[in-house]
Amino acid sequence: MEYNFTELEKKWQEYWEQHKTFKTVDDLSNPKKFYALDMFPYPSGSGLHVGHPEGYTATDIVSRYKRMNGFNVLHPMGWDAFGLPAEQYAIQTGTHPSITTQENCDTFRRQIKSLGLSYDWDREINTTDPGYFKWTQWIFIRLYNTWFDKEQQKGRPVAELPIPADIEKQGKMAVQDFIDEKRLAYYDNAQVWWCKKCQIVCANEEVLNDGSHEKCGTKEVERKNLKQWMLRIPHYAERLLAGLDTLEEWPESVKDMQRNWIGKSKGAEVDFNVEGIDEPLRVYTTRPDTLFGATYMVIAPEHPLLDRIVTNDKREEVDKYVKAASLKSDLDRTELAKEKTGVFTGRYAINPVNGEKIPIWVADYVLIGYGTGAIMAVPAHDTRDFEFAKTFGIKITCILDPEHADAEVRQKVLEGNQCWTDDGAYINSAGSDSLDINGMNKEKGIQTVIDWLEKKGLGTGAVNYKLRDWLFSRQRYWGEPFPVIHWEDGEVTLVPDEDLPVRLPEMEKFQPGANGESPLANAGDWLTLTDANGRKGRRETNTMPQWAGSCWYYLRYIDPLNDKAPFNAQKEKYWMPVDLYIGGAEHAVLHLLYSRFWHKVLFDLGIVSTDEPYRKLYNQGMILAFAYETKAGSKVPSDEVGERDGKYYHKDTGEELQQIVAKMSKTLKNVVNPDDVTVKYGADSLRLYEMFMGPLDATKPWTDTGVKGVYNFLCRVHRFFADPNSIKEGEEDAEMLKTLHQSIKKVTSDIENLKFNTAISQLMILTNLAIKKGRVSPGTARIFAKLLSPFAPHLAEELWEKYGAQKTISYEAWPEVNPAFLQEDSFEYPVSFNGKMRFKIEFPVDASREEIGKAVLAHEKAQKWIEGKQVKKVIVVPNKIVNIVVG
RNA sequence: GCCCGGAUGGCGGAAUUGGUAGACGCGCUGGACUUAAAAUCCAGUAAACAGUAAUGUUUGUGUGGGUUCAAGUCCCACUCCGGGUACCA
Repeated sequence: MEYNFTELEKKWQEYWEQHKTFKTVDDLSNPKKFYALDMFPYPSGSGLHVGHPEGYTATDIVSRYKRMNGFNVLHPMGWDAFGLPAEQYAIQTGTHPSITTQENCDTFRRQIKSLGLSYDWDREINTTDPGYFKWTQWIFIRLYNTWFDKEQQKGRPVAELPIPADIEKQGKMAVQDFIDEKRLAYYDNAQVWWCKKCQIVCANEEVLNDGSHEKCGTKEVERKNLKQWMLRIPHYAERLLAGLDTLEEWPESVKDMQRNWIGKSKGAEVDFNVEGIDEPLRVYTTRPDTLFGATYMVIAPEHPLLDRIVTNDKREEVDKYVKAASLKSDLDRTELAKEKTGVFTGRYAINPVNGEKIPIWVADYVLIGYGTGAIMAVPAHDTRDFEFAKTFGIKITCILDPEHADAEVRQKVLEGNQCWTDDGAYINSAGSDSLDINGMNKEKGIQTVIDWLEKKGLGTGAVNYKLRDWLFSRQRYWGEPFPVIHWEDGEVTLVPDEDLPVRLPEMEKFQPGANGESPLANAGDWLTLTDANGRKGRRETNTMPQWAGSCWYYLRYIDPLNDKAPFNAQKEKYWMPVDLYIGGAEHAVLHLLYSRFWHKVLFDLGIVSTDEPYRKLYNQGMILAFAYETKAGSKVPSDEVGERDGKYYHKDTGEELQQIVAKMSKTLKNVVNPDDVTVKYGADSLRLYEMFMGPLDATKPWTDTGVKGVYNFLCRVHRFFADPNSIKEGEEDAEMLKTLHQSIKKVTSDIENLKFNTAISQLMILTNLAIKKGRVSPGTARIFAKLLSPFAPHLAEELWEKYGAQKTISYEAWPEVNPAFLQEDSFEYPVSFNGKMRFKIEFPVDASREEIGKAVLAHEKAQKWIEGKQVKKVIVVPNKIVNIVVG
């Protein structure tokens, strides 16, 4: 009797499909619910990768386990199907993106179904479906119509926005402008990244550090000014930060990354008077305590006051510098970070704490987009300022004595020859005007100076965030259209809810429009419209970025076919929050931050019932593959590599190669296709192997022999547990009962903790013992089948059927541990001398410490270690260890 | 530079949270079955030394220190690898 996985898996997949085994019923009366969510994939043309099934199998195991524990489980799958590749393909071939998308989704669905994942396919969603993006547009309208009330720290409808009397007085336009400035979504000129190759605007975060576009890899990325939709996510910075503290079941690393991304800093804004100009220059600093060490100021080249600050004799030089800076991207600026550049403006400011005259420079190491776009420079205590001052020979005044640093360093710092950013005691920090922080430490100094500034009206405590407004539009065809109309008189209106969705026009050519316009700019009929009064309007031609659809998809699964609302409120209240969310760490910041932001807005508007969408988050690790390289470090494609005696060599040259671990890639020819694995070993083996490789969150290399190992295990399981000759009535012995119940205990807790690798090893131990015993009782076999079922569901169903069941194992009660079988009456104590284990002696579990100590010392084996020495101490830890200290 | 995470046999990885290091799997070695091979089954497998052998001794969780009766686990310093971020004042 062979383990014919092909037939067996087909049989059960058909059974599940026919019986709708995993259809989720909205039984809102069951208090036990579990929402297990996978990060839905972008259905690319290359099909499923072995990385996909890793997370999917993990949530599937938990889903199956929860069902068997009486939970009402929501476990859905869908497609994040808007995106560039389909559009690029359309530009090249003329094939409509919807056709490509459809085909890719079909491939993905087929592949995913072949893995035996227990999704409720009736809830499948697709972000490109008008029935779906109708509600994405609907949410956009909500964002547009919401403002953030700082006092209440809450988003509220713009209808509730109080309009100041002086604005009201200025008329309707002023009121409109005032409201527009408060909306969470707004339309404005924005300097954006423009990828020449993709002909697309990219968000800041899509441009990598090396200046390349993350999607296409070219470095042809430049700045461009375009009218763009932006979302005011920084308004929610504080809420997004505070929310992180409530997410106890998120990895700390992800929370840290989000905190860093939001980048909150506390400090002060300080006004510096400028000689000969009536307007003060305001700076933001996190170190107001170092004001006494400020020996110059720097303003960004784009600073609005620059023009007035520059003196005539310096104008030419400054203009030249500003122009050069404007041609540089932010990236060039940072790339040249090693060498700081800048020009003296010719004018001086007055340091408010000591009245000193300090020069104002313009330099591009100060960014217009952060803080006030101007800084006070304290070269003695800020590394960037130090470098700049050194380069241009500006005065460096040490005001913080590094008391506890070593003498040499301290001396250099005091002389202004080294920068010191840590704590110390202030020196030279007393002004004529009642401010004296000499001798204080950093923390106290900062507070004292802020208090003084506020009292004097020279500045205030201030908070800044790195988080910027979210550029929310793309010049693309294959994305959600904005429900927006621009009228010829300049008014912007949103399409009313009842007219949603705004569909994409049918088009034949998908080339971008001129000057960075979306292809939609060429969509004749669709583009223009006329209102009842004959006013002409033009639809928004930008589309939403790919993030949009994934910001709220978890909500749509709750009620995917609803055409009256994005979802039913009762159902939302029942299913939310998501109990387990598994996906790649690459989404640690952007997707998860964006979707938390949307969720919080929806929460503030009363549309969803929870403040945070995802209760437990887990990142699966990446699956890598072995690759080979020469001593010189050049990579060799896997098909050119031979193996001999555990060593690797180049088939052609014979050169010995080193095995390394690398990402799967076409060039290295080490890509593993899940379909091939399924054909060769079956879906259960693929699932099992991916879970057995190592901890779920670790990055680990794929090995074919590893798959074979778990395949062999399943063969053994099948050979033994599917054979009626090995399942016979009769008592189990104590060893079997103990292992069985240990297995129930371990598999249960391991699933709860997502430690699938050790759960599987326990199933192997149990199987090995059963085979050794030669027979098990039907009861034991049934428990085994249940324990196996979340991991290898096809085989488990098959066994279950063989054991006489009429229906699926999926809803059978999960086995319970009987602690009686785990209890031992004796424990074999490891006995160590001076911490080294020497031998073992068995004692009853309830033996007293004294008893054990005495017996051990009297034991013949102990004599060898005691002989000629003095017993100094006897440590007995009940049911753990005995340690005897001799000397 | 800064913030996280990691380092355990030939390999992937276990280790009840301070208590027998190396579970389970791969690989390898030997044996059984076979005309033979594959498959399967059984046994062995951290290293070094001693012994015909059972066995014994020593060393051993990236490096160096420390705490402790006892450290893979805790503390300090460092090395290397991976991820994030980077003129954010």
